Amino acid sequence: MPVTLQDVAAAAGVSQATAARALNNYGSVSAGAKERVLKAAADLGYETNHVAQALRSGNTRTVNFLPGNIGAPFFARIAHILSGTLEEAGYVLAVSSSYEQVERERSIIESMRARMSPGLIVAPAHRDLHEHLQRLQQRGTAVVAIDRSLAERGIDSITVDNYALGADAAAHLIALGHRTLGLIYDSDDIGSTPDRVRGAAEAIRAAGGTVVAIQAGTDLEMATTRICERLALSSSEPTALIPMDALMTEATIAAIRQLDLRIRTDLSLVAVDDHSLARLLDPPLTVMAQPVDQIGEDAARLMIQRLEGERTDEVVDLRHRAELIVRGSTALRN
Amino acid sequence: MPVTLQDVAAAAGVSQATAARALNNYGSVSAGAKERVLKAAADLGYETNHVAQALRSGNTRTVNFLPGNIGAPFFARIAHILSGTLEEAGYVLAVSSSYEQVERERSIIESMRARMSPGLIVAPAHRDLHEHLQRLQQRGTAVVAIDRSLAERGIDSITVDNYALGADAAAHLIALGHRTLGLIYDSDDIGSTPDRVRGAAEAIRAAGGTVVAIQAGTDLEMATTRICERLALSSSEPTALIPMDALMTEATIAAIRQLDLRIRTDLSLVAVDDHSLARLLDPPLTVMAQPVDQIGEDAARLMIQRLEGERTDEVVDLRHRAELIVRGSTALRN
DNA sequence: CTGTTAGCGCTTTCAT
DNA sequence: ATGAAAGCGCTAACAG
Repeated sequence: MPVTLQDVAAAAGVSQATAARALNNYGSVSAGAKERVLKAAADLGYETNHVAQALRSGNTRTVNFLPGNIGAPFFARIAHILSGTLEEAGYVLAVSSSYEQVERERSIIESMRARMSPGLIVAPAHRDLHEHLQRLQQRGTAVVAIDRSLAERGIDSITVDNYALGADAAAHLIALGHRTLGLIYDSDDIGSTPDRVRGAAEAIRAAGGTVVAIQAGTDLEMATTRICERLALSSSEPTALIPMDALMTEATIAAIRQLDLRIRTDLSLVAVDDHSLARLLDPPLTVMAQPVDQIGEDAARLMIQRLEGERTDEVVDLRHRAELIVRGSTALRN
Repeated sequence: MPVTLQDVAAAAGVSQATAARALNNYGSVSAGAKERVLKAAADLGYETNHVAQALRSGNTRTVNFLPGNIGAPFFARIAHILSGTLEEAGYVLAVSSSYEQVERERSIIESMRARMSPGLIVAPAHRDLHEHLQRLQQRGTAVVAIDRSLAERGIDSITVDNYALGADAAAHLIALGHRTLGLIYDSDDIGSTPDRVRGAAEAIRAAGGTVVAIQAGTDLEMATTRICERLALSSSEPTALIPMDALMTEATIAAIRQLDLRIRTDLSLVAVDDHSLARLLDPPLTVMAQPVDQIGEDAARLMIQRLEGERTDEVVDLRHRAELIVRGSTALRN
C-alpha cells in the first residue's frame, strides 16, 4: 500500500539506485534526473522507510536513554533536552527506567542490541557493576554515562563534580561562621551522595569544624524520624545542615518542623537541586543547583559526535560544577 | 559478525524456517528439533534481530509518547509508567516533546510513520487541530490521547475530568464559607485550564458566589505582578484563590507574599497537582491531585490491547476524577 | 552519470 | 513436521 522507492523510480523513469541517490543526495545524479525523481516522490507522497534503511545500512538512528527513573525531575529534564537535540540531528530517543537495578539495566541493554540501537546514554545503576556497559561499548555501541562517572572504566562521562558540590556547600556555611555541620544522606553507597559527603566532610575538617553524619535511610518517614532523634539527642548540636538529595531535604524540613525549630533562625540549611518550589518555601532555600540542561546538552552533542565519527579521541570526562544559589535558608551563626 | 538465524539453523541441522518456528514457538516443530535449535541458539549466543523482524513482519513494537514537554513532572511520571508497562509487553517507548506546537507534532508524526511505529500516545497540542492525528489513526496507527480528550473526534482518550476538578475545588472552598473566589489561569485557550475555570465558575455561581477571573499570562514574573495588582485593587476582594496549574500556583504564592498577606489566615488556597514540596510549604497546600499513575497505566494498557487486537470496540473515553487532598492552606472564612 | 546485482536477517506461503 | 523460495524496502558495490 505505501509508496516505495521502487514506485518513485518507476514514475521518474530511472532505476532505484538513481532514485535513492537523488533522494538522499549522495553519489552523482544529473540535474534532470534528480528533478524528476523529486517530483515523482512529491507527487506520490513517498516517505522513506527507515526500518528498511536501518536493516540495510545497519544504522537505526535511535539513541536509548536509561536513567534510574525517567519520572524523576532531574532525569526528566535531561530527557527533554536529549530528545530535542538528538531530533535535530535526525535521531530518535527511546527511554526506559532501570529502577537503579543492574539486572534491569542488563536486560534493557540486550533488547537495545536486538534493536540495533547505536547509542546509549545511561545513568549507571551501580558504581562497580558495569562490565555489561563496557561490553556493549566494545561491541561498537557508543556509550555515554551521566550522573556517575565511568571514565576510569573507559566510558565517556558527563557528571557534576559531587565532591566539589559537597565542599562548596560546606564552605558557604563555614564562611557564615558555622562549625558543627550535619550531613544528611540516605545510605553509604548509593549514587552521588558518597562523594558529596566526602567533599563536605573534608572541607569541614580542614576548617577545624565538626562533622555530624546522619545516615537516615531511603524511606521518607523513617528518615524524618531518624533526623528528629539525632537533632534532639545530639550533645554537640549542629548549627547547620546539608541534606544531600531531594528526599533528604524533604525529610530534614519535616524533622525541623516537628521539633518546632525554625530554618535560618535555629538552623541553616543548604539543599541540593534547585526546584521551582524551593523559592517559595519560607524562608526560600539556599541550594546547590546542578547544571541539568548543560549535562543534557553535552551528553547529546557528545553522543552525536561519536555516532557520526566526528570525534574519536580518548574518553571524555566532563565534570560540571554545581552552582551555589544563596537564598534565605542560610544565615550567620548566632 | 553477529549470529544470525541462519547460523543457528545450520548448527542445529535444520532449515531457517524450522529454527524460526522453534525460537518463536509457532507452527509445529518436533520436540527433538526444537531442543536442538534452542541449544544451538544458546551456544552461539543468538539474539533476534528486531529490525529485520520488523521489516519483514511490519511490526516494530515501538510506541511513541508525545507530550508537550517530557521534562514536566506530570508527563515525566506518565512516561515512567508507560515505559514500565509497555516493556513488560515487549514494546519500547520512544519520546519527544511537542512544545505544544502543532507543527512539531505533525513532523514527529511523520517521522513515526517512516519508522513504522504502530502506536502513539499523545497529549494533543491543540484542541482543534487534530486532523493529522485522525489521519494517522485512519492509516492504521493506534492513537491514544491523554490530558485532553479527543474522543469526540474518534480518538481514544484518557483524561481527568477538568470540569469536575474545578468544581470540586470551588465546592471545598464554598463549604468553608467562602463566597468570592479568585480563579487564576494563564490564558483563555490553553490546555486543560478552560474546563477547570468553567467548572469552578459554574459551581461558584450556582452557590450564589462571585467569580473574580484573573488571567495572568504565561510568564511567571508577569503573572506575579498581575496577580498582585488584581489582589490589591479589587474592590470585591476574594477570600480564596484557585490557581489552575503549577505555574499559576507559584505566581500566586509569590504574589501573596509580596503583598505581605498570609495563606490560610488572609486567603485560602487550593492548588492543582500534588507535589512532594506542597506538603512542606507553610502552611502545607490543599490540592486537587490528578491520578497521574492511573492515567499512565490506563493509557499503556489500552494501547497494548489495541495493538494486540484484543479490543476493537468503540472509542474509549475515560475521565478520571481528581482527588481533593485537604491540608493547611484552606480554612473557614473568617 | 546510471543501471544491475546482491543482499541486510527475518517471516511466511507453499510444497513436500 | 519440515524445507525451499520469495521477498519486506532499501543501500552499496560494481559495471558500464
